[in-house]
Amino acid sequence: MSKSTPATIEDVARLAEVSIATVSRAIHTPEKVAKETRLKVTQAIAITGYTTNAMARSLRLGRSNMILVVAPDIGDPNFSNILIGLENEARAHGYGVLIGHTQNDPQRGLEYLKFLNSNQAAGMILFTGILPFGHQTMTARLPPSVGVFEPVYNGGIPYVGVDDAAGARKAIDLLIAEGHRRIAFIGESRTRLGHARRKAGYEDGLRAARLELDPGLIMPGDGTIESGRLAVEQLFMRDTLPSAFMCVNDQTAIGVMLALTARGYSIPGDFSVTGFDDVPQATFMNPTLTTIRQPRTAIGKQAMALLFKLLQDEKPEETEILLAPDLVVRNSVGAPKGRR
Amino acid sequence: MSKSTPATIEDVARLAEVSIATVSRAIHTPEKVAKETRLKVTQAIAITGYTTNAMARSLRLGRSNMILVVAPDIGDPNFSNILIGLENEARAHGYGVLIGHTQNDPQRGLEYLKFLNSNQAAGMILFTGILPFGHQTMTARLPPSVGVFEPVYNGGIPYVGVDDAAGARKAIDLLIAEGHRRIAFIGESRTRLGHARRKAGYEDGLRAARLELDPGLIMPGDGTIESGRLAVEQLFMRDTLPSAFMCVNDQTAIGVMLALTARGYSIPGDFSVTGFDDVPQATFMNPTLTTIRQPRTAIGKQAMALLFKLLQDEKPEETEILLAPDLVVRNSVGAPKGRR
DNA sequence: AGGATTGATGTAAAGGTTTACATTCGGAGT
DNA sequence: ACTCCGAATGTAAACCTTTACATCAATCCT
Repeated sequence: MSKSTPATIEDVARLAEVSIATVSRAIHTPEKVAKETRLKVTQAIAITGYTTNAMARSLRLGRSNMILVVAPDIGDPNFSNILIGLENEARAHGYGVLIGHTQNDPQRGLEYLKFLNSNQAAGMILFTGILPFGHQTMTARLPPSVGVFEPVYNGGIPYVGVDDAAGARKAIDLLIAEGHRRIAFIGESRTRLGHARRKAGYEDGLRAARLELDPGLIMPGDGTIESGRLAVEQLFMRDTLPSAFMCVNDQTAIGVMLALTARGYSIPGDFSVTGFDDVPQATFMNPTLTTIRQPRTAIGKQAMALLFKLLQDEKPEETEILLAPDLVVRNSVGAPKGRR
Repeated sequence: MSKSTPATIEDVARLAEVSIATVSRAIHTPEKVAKETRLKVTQAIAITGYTTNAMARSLRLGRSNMILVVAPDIGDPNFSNILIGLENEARAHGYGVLIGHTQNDPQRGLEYLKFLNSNQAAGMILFTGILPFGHQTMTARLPPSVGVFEPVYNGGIPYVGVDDAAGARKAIDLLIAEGHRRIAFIGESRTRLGHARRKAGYEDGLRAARLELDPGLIMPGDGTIESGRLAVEQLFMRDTLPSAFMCVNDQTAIGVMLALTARGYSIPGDFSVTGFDDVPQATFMNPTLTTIRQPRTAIGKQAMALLFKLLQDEKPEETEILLAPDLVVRNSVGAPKGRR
């Protein structure tokens, strides 16, 4: 049991007095090898401490048993729970998960493209709305891939995520039910498809209630705390204010709440606020944030399950799996001021 | 430029009308190949879109150009910034970084051990205070490794992190300077070495000021928000209260602040609170949290630099690199109540 | 009893690289 | 003119697996 060099299949074969082919078979197709031989091999493996060299295995097989999860920002509060769902499902299939962090840097994306090209990963989960490989994206040979959390723009990659429009609809319906008539939408985005869908849900809700759709109440934003803050400042520079802020995500909502509190307003006394995602922080705000919960681990689980379907060459019936979002009522929503 | 199969070195060789050895040399030791040959090869590479198969390369070389970063919880707010430091430095050396997420599950740790054993990573960064390989930890053949953020218990692994004792000392000194005499320490831990050092800094500070060290003011905790909350509840059940809460980390401090606010107390009017780490959330609390800043990207950078020293067989002079922490004064600390 | 079938095992190739060693060739030194 | 040297390139082995094919012995069928 020398520690200097890992035991190879040959060491095991020698010790068990069989050929390397038999060892390999004993591991992968045990029913094809005689019971006593199998036993000898098992013992030899235990003694040598052999573990198969995944590198050689993958080289031979032309595919590995790792799945690459590519994320632009692993600090995203949504990421870790989705990842857990991904990992658990991958594990159930005997696969491992590795995380690639791109920081939105195409150079970095390219490194992972290389990683994929040399078969170091059998498949890919994309945590980003855009293929992160810069201009090489067009010509890239990609392994089976599934987008998650954010629909992927380029290249018909199937997607698993929450039903953004339905979730947004739940938020807007709540605000309308509370009596709000002027409701701002904070965080409009042209580039993020998921956020666009949330805005569509907002508009649908207004239309369904026959409320005016005031473009002056729609503020752009990139989903950061800072963008939420900024939107509030800009709205206050205008003459007409909303009574409620429906935010494209929780981060934005946090920014909005901070800005409102900083100006001395009370929530939900003066203004109501809703978020989207239900990040852990939503519980720790003051007041706690009413928001839409993403079924994060479920998303991860289903995305990985879909990826394995793709790996087995099954063309998936649907290209998009949308999971139902839940409304989480906390303390940031109340009746509008005049209506008290 | 068929997309079906990645180009191999042989494709390049054929196109450039040289042998595969020459291609390999043109890539790795260009000075050993004639200028015109080099040109032909470069062009052939461009035409075929060849990228070297890292799998085969690593198999041959017995080492890869990937570094594995093992973390029990990638949701830790400290993680992402340290990771950025790690990644940038790795990149400067031509290495890539992969993240392994163990969820504190030894089974999962074992998967990464396999990964390491088959040379899929040249080195390892540990984001955890303990080797995550369960009982196999003892016999594990490990590649060069460096601990980060939390000193590693088992097996003399070098460590790069903040100077916990010095940081804690800055916090306690601030509280004492403000006039506090009864200062609780929230989050005592026997198992987490870094946290133990923070407590040591707390004790040193008290001693230096010739203040009584009341064991009743030291509360255990595991560094979670919940543990901070709990500690406050327990302290309130006793008769004597502190005027300030020095918390082992920001998460704990957040829990403490939530519990105090829930009971209707004002911070820092009724009680002062300090944290440790300076996580992003510290800015968004109400009041904003006075804390000790970890130089996170610097830690990552230095840890990776140290790892590369190890990879080059240089025995590192020191086994522990401690970086200086900074006190970040915000609004959660004031004079004690009686002293107003 | 003889041929066919089955089950267990072994042999060897293949996967894409790197590199020690061998080969070739031109030119310098005598 | 011959030897020797160095530069440039080629040949082939090695890294560790998996697996198609070959081999062999034992069992079955008629």
